[in-house]
Amino acid sequence: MTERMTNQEIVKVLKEAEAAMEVKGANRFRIRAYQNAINAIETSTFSVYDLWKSGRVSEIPGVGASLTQHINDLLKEGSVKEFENLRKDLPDGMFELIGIQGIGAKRAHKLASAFELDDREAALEKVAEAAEKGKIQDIPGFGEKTQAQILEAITELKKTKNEKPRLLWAQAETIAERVYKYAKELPEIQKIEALGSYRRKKETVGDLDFAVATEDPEKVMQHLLDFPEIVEVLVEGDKKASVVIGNEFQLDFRVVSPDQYGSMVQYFTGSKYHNIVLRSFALDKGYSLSEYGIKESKSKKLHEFAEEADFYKFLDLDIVPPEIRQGKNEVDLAANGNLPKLIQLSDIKGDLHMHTNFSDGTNTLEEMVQACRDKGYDYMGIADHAPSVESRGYAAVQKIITSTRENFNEIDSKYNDIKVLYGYEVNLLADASISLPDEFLEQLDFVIVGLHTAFSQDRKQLMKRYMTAIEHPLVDIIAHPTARLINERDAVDVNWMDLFDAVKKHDKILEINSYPDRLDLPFDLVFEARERGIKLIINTDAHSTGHLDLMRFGVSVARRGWCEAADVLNTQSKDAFLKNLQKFA
DNA sequence: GCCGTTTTCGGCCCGACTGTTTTCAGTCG
Repeated sequence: MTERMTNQEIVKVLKEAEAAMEVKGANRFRIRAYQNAINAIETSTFSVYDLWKSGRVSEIPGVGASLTQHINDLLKEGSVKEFENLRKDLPDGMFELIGIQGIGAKRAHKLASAFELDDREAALEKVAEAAEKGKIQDIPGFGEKTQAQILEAITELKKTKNEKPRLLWAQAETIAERVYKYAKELPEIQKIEALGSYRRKKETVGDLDFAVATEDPEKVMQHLLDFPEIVEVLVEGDKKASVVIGNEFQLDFRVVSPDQYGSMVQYFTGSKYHNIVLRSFALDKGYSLSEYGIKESKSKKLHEFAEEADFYKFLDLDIVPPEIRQGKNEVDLAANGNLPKLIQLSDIKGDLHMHTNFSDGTNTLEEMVQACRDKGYDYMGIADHAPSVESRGYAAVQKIITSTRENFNEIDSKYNDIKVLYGYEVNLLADASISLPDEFLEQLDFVIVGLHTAFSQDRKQLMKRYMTAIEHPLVDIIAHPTARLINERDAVDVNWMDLFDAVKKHDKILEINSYPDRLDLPFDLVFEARERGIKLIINTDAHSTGHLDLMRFGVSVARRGWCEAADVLNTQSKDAFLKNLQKFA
């Protein structure tokens, strides 16, 4: 058996096979099938390798018998014969060029053939050199402008290493707000909304897509292009424009008449895969969908929609919440009136992970309790980082716990509208032990454990650590389970299916952490955990009273994981909720 | 190559923009 391959590595192999097929003029639907599978793998936080090991590769949407076989060969033998044959007579260097802005498989092939780019390593450099010498414009199909663009794209690529910034959802929100504010200056802009992955509440947003309703597109487009933060205009037409703002972040605008705004909102919200499913569904009914409306296939009559809801209604569909427009089975469910009733922020009745100034929080216990009462919560739990026996000594820690216990009892009895629980967030140490002895854990109302160190251990040791927590009779909640920090630290390397099996068996609770750069569990793991009936809780991990507002981000993640209120413990009333904790069970 | 409440065969979303062309291919979303 070959070494474990990452999804990224598998995707690379599939992408190059797909590019080879494009160059060779393979059936375009076959190419599309590859693209679908590649996207499914790229957007999954599941390890394809893990799925393969448990014989579940074909469960990946878009992966059928043939691709299952290829992936099997790849993971078993390290290569796929069919792919090798496909690319045998193609210059290797072309694969290095794909992905440069404006270069797809065909242009990459033309370039690589023209300049005999057999060496991958040197390919990029050679093309840049050719562009500088003005040799690219001589290739048929290329011209002066394309040549200049390629040179610029390569220069840019070297600078940024192809890492286009994906902003945290919360960061994208601040940009959207600034655009809204600017748009308000022009009365001709009747409506404007940020759509795409932003409206679907994806945890990171690669660009912001705005639909704009107006009767005066020319004036509006000019106004939008005058947005002061713009540093570069990429595309500029009368219906559409793409621009780049100061932090290299891209904005797309689509301008449309108010009559057609609803269709544009639907189209631009996506996801691409939801729209493909929706359009297939409509085709069966004799309709063709586009951003301009719903066209009757026979008569070509176009129905227009000012409101998105009417667009779905016309197709006899319940309106699908943006968060689950994922191209799964949401369209079928919408047709049958079976869409999940997704959890809402107003369903939340408590929060069990917050810090005070006892550890690294900024507010006092009393202040946190007041803030939770202001939110109307029925229960709350403080989970400060546990005091260390190593540094303080055993007796001192016992003293702290005794006096803290008294404080909690006092404040809990002071208010009869909220239950205040005393817990700690304890560390799951590198040696697979827990950072606080059992006799201390026993004195708490609840126990959260989390990984805070040694994230890059091998999966065997990581799993050993997690099993310590999962099998521990005093542990209630596993905090931020993947320990990822978005854009900073990858999720730890664990076989999530094995871990979920164990969590389910031992009836532990998994946290959905609402911190904008954690959002952990990630939504697709939430989806899987929920399907397995694993208990979930949405916590803020608040380090100040203001952080309690982060709850909405965690709720978004739960919604993207198709959670209803019943799937999340802290939507339950106080009495029902407490039964989920070891101490009150 | 994938997929299935009319189907295991026969379909497969739809359009904008650019650059290079004299009507369209390539790329992108």
